[in-house]
Amino acid sequence: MVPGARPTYAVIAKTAGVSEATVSRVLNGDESVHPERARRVQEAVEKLGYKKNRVASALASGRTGLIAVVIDDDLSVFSDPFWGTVTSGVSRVLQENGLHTVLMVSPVGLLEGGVAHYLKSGEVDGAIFFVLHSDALVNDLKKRGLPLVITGTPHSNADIPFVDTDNFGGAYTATKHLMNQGCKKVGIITGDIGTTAAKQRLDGYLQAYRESGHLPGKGLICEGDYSFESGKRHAQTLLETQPDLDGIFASNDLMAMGAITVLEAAGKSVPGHVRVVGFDDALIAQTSRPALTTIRQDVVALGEAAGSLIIAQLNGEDFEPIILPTQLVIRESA
Amino acid sequence: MVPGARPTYAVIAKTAGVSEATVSRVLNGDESVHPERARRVQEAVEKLGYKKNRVASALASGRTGLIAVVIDDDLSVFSDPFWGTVTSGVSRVLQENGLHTVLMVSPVGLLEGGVAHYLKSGEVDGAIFFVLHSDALVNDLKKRGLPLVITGTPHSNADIPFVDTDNFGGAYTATKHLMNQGCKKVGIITGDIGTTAAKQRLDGYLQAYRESGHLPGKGLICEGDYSFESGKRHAQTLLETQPDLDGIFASNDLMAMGAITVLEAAGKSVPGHVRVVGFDDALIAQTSRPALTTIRQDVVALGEAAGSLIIAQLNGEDFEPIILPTQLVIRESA
DNA sequence: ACTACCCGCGAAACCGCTTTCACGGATCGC
DNA sequence: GCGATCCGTGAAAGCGGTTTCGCGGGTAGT
Repeated sequence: MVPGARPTYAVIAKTAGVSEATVSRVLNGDESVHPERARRVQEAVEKLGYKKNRVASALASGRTGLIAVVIDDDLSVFSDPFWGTVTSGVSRVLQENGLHTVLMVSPVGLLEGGVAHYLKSGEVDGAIFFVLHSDALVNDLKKRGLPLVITGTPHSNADIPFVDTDNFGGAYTATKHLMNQGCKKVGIITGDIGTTAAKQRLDGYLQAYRESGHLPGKGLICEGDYSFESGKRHAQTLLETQPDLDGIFASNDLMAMGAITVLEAAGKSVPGHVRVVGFDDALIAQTSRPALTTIRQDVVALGEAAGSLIIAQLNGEDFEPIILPTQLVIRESA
Repeated sequence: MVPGARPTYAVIAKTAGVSEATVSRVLNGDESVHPERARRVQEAVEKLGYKKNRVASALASGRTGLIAVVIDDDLSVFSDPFWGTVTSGVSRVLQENGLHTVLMVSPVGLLEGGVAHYLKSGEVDGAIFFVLHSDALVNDLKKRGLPLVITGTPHSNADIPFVDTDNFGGAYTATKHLMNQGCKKVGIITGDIGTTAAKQRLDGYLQAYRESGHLPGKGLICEGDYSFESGKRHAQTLLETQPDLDGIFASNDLMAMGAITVLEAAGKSVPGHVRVVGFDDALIAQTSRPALTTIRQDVVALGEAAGSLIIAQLNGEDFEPIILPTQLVIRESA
């Protein structure tokens, strides 16, 4: 908007017969201003339709009121309802604290990439990261003093504030459940193993296997990318290479649904021939047929936890990492 | 970040032996600067790790590089995968043009509400609106010169730039399809009738009914809110009040799935007893059983179209409203 | 009545960029 | 050789707030 298009403090000050500093004091709730002057300022604001310029305020105060929500992936991730849900959890907490969400969905890449440049530009007061493949940027930003939270356990630096779900426990429970139902050959379709969550889910699956007295063959472990298509693709691979396959643990519901789609198209009934368990408990899990047995995580709460940790840092308060529990939801597919 | 924590133009200028204006010219690509001076500036930037302060630049230039994406609803909307998908379309186009997305999910409310205040604060260069219940704020912002786009046909002001899907045509096709399959008593579960999209879908349904020679009873028209739960609730109502019900057109896939859940729980098979059609063609439509017959809209393209219209306005280019087609996707439920 | 202290308020500096306008040197034309 | 014009560059104003520091008036204590 062009200069003069909307009133500034100068105009309000002139109208109210005070200085600009007084206008600033009044509008920022400084109680030391004489009530009569304060009243005149408020009248002028009302009369002239004044709106504070947040950009100028940000420059002067060093605070923008913006928090970046960074998803280290490409935009296709939004086909997974997980992202909308977790983003809504984050947004709710930020909005309640008068903050706004800048959404960045892009490979985080190098320390000199687009996301890195943006986060160092002073336009956001903090950042919340999802799906991190490396702690490098996060470590760099932390050194620069930017408040931040990652969702998922840090790769290397335990100093990084984080929130997570009990990935290991959930995967372990899912695999145990399949084994308890008589499955002998349980495959896994993981997420991107570059992320700690995917690795922890793999570890939970391996631990359950270990406890059964043996380990899965290499061919039972497929690296997906959390997409429906990768679930389909890897289920196809498992069908073709593992004739005795009788169970699949997919690291999210979308891949589980992809797997079920391929299994049933191939004449393998679920759960008759192959039992399937997912992770998330998205709506798709309950409306599919067979309804999906899955590991439920509270995705809204995960987002809210992340939002709460960033707020605590902005307020200079203490905080602890938060790890949310998971629970097995038994439906038809296992 | 505190003053002195990171280098400014003053430091770069001193190191390079030029003025701050020259530093600004070089970093903003002004070719008139002598190459040798430009080289010295770039060296200083590299050596000192300079990052431009976007807040200061925004104040000086009047451009922040931020676009608000405003959803006139509460955060529970994100349980509908539509929102993640359309937001990803918008974000992709904005990111390609060097812009960032500020996500605001909140009832838009009055001209003096939180959303209104924010949008008038100068922190965003434009706004894209979803699910508008009133054009009042949009009209006010347009008068103030804020570039904006709404998704959905404007309530009253044809001057407002908008993108939309062919809601009327899609709903008409859905209802026609049900009737062509022999349905005599077709109910509709609408979205929030305060939005033009929901109203257009209702109108499409009514037009198909009109062409069949009669109109639906009042009891066949239920106002939902696009949520799974409201689909369940209204299907229950239709079952209880319309004994001859043999078809349902739900205005989105979530409500359709909700309806199917209730119908089957009540022993009414789909499509045996009651045929169901949805709208959107989300993944849930293809993975449910019965797989959902639905009206497909290209949600990513809708988001991209909105992004393109805001970019055109920012660049001072001409543009036309964009209305995307729909198509019937026949699966098992009808 | 005088001195010391307190407090509300205003002028102006500052935040860190962008952009304007003026200056001086170089170049070109007569 | 001189005058006119052009262009690269720097000083500083401006964008619109926040905050600091000093001033003057009022009050309290001796």
